[in-house]
Amino acid sequence: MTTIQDVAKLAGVSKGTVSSVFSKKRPISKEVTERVLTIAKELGYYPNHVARSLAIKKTMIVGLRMPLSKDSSMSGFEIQMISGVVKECSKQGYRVLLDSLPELDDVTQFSMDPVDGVIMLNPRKHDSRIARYKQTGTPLVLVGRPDLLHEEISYVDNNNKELAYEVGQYLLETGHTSLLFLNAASDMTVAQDRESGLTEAFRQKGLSLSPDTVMNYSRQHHTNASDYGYESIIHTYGKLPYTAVITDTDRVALGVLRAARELGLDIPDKLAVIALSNDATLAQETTPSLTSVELSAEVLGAEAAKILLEIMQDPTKVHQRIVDAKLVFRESC
Amino acid sequence: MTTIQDVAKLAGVSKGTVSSVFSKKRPISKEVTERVLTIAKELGYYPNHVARSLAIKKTMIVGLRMPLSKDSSMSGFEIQMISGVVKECSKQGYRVLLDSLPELDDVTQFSMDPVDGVIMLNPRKHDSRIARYKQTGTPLVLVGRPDLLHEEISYVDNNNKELAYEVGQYLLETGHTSLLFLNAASDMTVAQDRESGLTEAFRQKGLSLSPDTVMNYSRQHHTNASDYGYESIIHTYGKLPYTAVITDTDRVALGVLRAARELGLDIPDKLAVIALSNDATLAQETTPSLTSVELSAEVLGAEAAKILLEIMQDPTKVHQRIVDAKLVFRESC
DNA sequence: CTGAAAGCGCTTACAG
DNA sequence: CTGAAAGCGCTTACAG
Repeated sequence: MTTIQDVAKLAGVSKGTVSSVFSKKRPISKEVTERVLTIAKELGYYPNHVARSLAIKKTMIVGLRMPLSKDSSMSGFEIQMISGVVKECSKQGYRVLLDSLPELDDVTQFSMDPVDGVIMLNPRKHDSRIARYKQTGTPLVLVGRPDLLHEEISYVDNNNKELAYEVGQYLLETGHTSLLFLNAASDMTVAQDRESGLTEAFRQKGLSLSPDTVMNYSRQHHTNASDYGYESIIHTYGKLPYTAVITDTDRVALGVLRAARELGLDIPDKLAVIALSNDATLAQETTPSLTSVELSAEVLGAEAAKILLEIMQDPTKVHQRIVDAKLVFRESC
Repeated sequence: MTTIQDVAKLAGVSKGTVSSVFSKKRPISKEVTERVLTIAKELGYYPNHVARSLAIKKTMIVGLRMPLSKDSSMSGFEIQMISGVVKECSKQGYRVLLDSLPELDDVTQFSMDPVDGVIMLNPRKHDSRIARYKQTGTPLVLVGRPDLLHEEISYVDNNNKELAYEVGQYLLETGHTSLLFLNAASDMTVAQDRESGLTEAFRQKGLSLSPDTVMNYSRQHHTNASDYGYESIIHTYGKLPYTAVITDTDRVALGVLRAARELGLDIPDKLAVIALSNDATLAQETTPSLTSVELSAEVLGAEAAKILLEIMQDPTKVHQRIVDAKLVFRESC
């Protein structure tokens, strides 16, 4: 590998001069600049990023830590999140280091990563790494509802509760006093947030959300998201008096549409359908197109990145931002 | 930031000793080890990855370069690819640096990235970076058909031509001598590969693939993938005598299914449908479920990572591997 | 406009 | 088992 030293020697100048030619941090005469550049090209010299980082104590890299279960791939949400982070970072000249290495509790293994800041996905409660980042002064932004103990930590999250509330309110006002809610798996915080938002909407109308109209996705019972939607309708339609169904994702709604078609139910006349997220960005591609919440995991990621980059400028700042996902009305309701 | 020096001083040992305690590269007495670890913990010391990388000339990071168009997000394919790369790398203790910074033709800006090797997505022809990587001796693996000039470069790709050939052969043998091919955009190499594979299948049966039965996706003419499928059927059914349709992706097939439903065409009896890729992993969630090629972008990514990690061990190696995607038969044909 | 030298925080022969 | 010192390839005051 050719180094700055090699170039300096051949060009008959000092390392500092070569450095300046590349960094442009101090003016170098045109003549010398050209000579250095020519030699550099001849030698195939490119500045060493690592050495530079050590010297200036900056890497221009943002770390993105995410749990990667060994078998499962990334979810649509995670993926869009990443996309948002990457876009925003590259816009500001930063790169993204994907870090899904298994967590090592062995302190010996934890190193100060080559990053200027970190975005953490789905932090577990009492995650030991959060404390470590604080300790080392590494700027940190969480995506998702943070541990309650860390009030002083920056994070972004969706307004899940409010969204469910809004959807509930809309349906109630348009006369759908009885509905079916195909929620996410019960152990997800987002499922809880949504149920409580929906419950609130009912309460405000002097009604109550019947527990047997709220289902939860379960890996054991459903082969895939679409089937979850399909089966749920097939098994309950006629038995429960709902006129609208709220689904966890667009995929679930795909199954609901299928069941409706099979049962000859016109959508939205006989059955209104609203998806609480649009993971696979199918909402526009179904027939009829789907009213859905555009969760914009991507916006969430971009927002997290923006906040992180701000914090990196001024580490005393703490930003806690709720990203308003928006309900987009389409043909299904 | 506390450094190895701080720890050494307080523990009353040399930097080398502290280093050894953490790296375990040479034996340190139990007593000293404990003392150092205690001090390190007290001080919140974690080894600096950048400094370490400079010293050992390794970063344990793999670079993943991909073109990121400014507005568009990552495609399903890219995403699955990334997922595959990340999984394989983390399995072997490597991290992944996502690099979607705009390409700078300015040599001044190109730096030796903090990576031990690079995976490059969708390399353009005559990509100047390929030459640079060669020049600097950075191990490189391409995903996608490489520039013909670089025969000595490692890469992975799908057997796109063969897949199309297989699909064509299957349809011809089951009596579908006339079909509609909703191919990808014409400027993509994959579109060319597929068309040539399909053409070959026809030729072998003594038939020829009529040009007007091959369509290409176009951003200008189609609002989205599903519509591309829908419109194409609506506009051509009855005019062209096809009994089967081959689509670029599962999304396109979604539109085809919709059109078929509208036209009252039974699938697969009146119309067989096969998707050449399953980007959004919808194939199982449609009705009827979709016969599709499981492109396994994820396998492609994992394979690329494996090869890269091998090459990094022995830079003289060159691996060129074709990942066989497989045709999965479901209800739509 | 340019050079000499110290420094960034580690690792690693070499010596003991 | 441990230390002193050189080295990894840059950057950056300081001096001129």
